[in-house]
Amino acid sequence: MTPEQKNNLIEAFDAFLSKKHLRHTPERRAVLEKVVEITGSFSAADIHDILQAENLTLSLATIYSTFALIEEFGIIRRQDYSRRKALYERTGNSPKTFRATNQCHLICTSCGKTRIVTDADLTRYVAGLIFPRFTTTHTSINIYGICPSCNRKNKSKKQ
Amino acid sequence: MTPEQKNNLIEAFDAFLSKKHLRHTPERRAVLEKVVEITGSFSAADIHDILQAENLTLSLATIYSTFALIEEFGIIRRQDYSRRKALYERTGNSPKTFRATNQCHLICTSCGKTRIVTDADLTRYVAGLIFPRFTTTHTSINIYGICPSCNRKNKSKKQ
DNA sequence: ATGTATGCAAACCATTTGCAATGAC
DNA sequence: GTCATTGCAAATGGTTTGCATACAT
Repeated sequence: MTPEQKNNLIEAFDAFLSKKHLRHTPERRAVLEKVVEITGSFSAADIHDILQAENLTLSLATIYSTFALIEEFGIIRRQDYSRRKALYERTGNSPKTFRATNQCHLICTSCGKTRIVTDADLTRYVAGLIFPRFTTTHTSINIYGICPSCNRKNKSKKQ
Repeated sequence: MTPEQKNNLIEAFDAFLSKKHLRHTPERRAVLEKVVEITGSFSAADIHDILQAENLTLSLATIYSTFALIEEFGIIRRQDYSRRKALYERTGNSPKTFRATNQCHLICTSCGKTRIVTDADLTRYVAGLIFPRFTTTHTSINIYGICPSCNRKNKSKKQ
């Protein structure tokens, strides 16, 4: 994301808060900034740790409520593909591209790590699927298996 | 599933237990039968309730451990597409078709209900995807939105 | 001054685990 | 008789909730 896109997002989020008569707090600003900077998927704990490393400790409750706000704003989406914890991911660089993204995930069943990949054909195909009387909001394609790192570990174990 | 397929499965599971020197208990048999009869996805609580309605009360711990066994046997798969509870679904009518199935799910974000649908082209395409050094075991395509029933409810609310 | 946002601690709840009793072999 | 399996109850752990305090407006 370019610095300009980042600034636009921060301004747009400010406007979003104002429009909804919600307060502009340092906590909300801090979470938004980290969410905008991060690459790939992230959990509440991830953002908590990142902020803590900068000596800014927010409660997890605040982080969750801010995530909900940012999701409503329209640039992240909560993904529940592991029962253990919820992961969030950015769905575009502006609220306007929210609906356009249909992420595809590689999920390692050994270590739990996920990687977001894109396959234009697949995304287009899935976005085009229509089911009678079912109103699609978004899709998530999940590919489970063993990641390169765990594959290596398993190989060295066997030797 | 035909009665014949059902019997074949029960026999095959018996053989699976014997081969692994595991015990043939009434609990395991009961869970397997219900899992084989059920249509669509199911939770541990679902099977618990079904058995209880027949005056056979198993502990949830036993149901979970039997699910794990049946998953290893190869005819169900645990799906974690809701953070609240795990759903299992049959992946074929015999252990041999286990790998062939790559389910596609319609998930209602309003009521949580899921429906399994299949799209041959999509299944084939996704099964053909290859990622370097990532060993794919299975895939899950999830389509989120509002189901017909919830759509109707929303509509009548607005009137 | 007002009332929303935060942080703490407790609650939540499906699933897992430890352990004593049961029962398949 | 052995030892795997069951069932109970307690533990788990990410997320949510209730409430007192802090602070944006």
